Amino acid sequence: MHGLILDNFAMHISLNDEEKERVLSKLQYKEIGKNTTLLKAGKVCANIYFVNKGCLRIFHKDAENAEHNILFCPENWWLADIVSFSEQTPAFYTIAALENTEVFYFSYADLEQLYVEVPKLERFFRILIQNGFNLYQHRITSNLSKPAEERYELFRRQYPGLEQRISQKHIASYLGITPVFLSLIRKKKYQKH
Amino acid sequence: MHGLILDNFAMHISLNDEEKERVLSKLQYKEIGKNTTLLKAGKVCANIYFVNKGCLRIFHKDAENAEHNILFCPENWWLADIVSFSEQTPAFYTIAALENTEVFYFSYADLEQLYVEVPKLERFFRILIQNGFNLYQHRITSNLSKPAEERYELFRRQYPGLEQRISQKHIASYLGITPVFLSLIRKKKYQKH
DNA sequence: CGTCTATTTGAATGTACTCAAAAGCGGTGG
DNA sequence: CCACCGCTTTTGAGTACATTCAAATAGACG
Repeated sequence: MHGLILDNFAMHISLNDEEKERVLSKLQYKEIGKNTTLLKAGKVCANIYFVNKGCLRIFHKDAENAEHNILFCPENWWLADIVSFSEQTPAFYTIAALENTEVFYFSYADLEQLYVEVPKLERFFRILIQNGFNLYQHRITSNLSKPAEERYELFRRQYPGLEQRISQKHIASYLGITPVFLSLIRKKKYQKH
Repeated sequence: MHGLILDNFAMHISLNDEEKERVLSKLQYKEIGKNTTLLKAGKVCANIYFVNKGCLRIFHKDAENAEHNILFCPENWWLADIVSFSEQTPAFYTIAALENTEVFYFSYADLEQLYVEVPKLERFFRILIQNGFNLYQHRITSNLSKPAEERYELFRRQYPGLEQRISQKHIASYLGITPVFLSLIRKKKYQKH
């Protein structure tokens, strides 16, 4: 049941049985149907989620009502509108499901209490944010320096197998190009082989 | 002498006199001449810096030797190659001075010791990274959704006064456009008024 | 099977780039 | 103090990358 998430904690910190117990006691579970919204921009992000199965996306809806995917979160990803969650203020981003998805999550209050009971978690989540910071920094770097075609390749390498699971329009939005143009890139690519 | 940096700490945590004493005892000072490199990609980022005066930039040099500025750091900014610093591994980014610059800094070992002596600092730097994460997230969002002209406006609002201090080629690099194109944008802008 | 949405294709357009030349500006040395 | 050098910015012409709009095709789902 909790295999994936315990392995995930183990990547950065080691918890003894008692600590595992405490952590799991606060853990909640939820299923989100495909295309359902988990967090809507403007609401406070009440929980921090771990994806056990399926795939979520974080996106921004701009003034023209266009959606821009800033992150895909398949199995093993943690996600929240970080600022909204940690400051309990209205969210800027929306979170929705691309597939039927299972998540585990902590509420804000429970996580605060866990930080006291299991201080190692502070370290865990600090590393998590640091990794996210790093991911975004590299993403900005490649957005600045690389054409769409290479960014598409990068996406394929960073999310192995995900391309088969989600629609091209979402990938295009993530890359910052139109679905039409992504279609052209792919056509060009496959004609070469 | 230490006014700016103490105020900066005070934005997120409150330190008593003894804690201030401990923190300041580890603080080092350095001046970096204009166009001098402070950290070179490939070297380990030994310190985390606070800009007291002047302006630094973090950039990436790509395969074609082109430079891409990912962040400007004028007065009051903290900076490091975060991953390189916190894991003591070779840096991906380079840090250099755009003006004659004064920095305060902590070495890795000193900061680790300070975390033990003044645990509040863990919180301070966690918030700092979180703010950085947030900044980058919004930057990606606007890169995806906004044309160069609007990104330029955003830059001007986010770094008030900085435009007058650094060259257009660096701003262009930050925005992900060529200096030539930035020149056109500005021309168009000022013709309207 | 029919409806709705996603993808492909094509044509016309716009955004941003390269290359090249000229003008501006800043620092250095005579 | 000014003349010169190197670097940055501007300007213009031609080009490439990416978009919009529209229509046709393909896929997904009840």
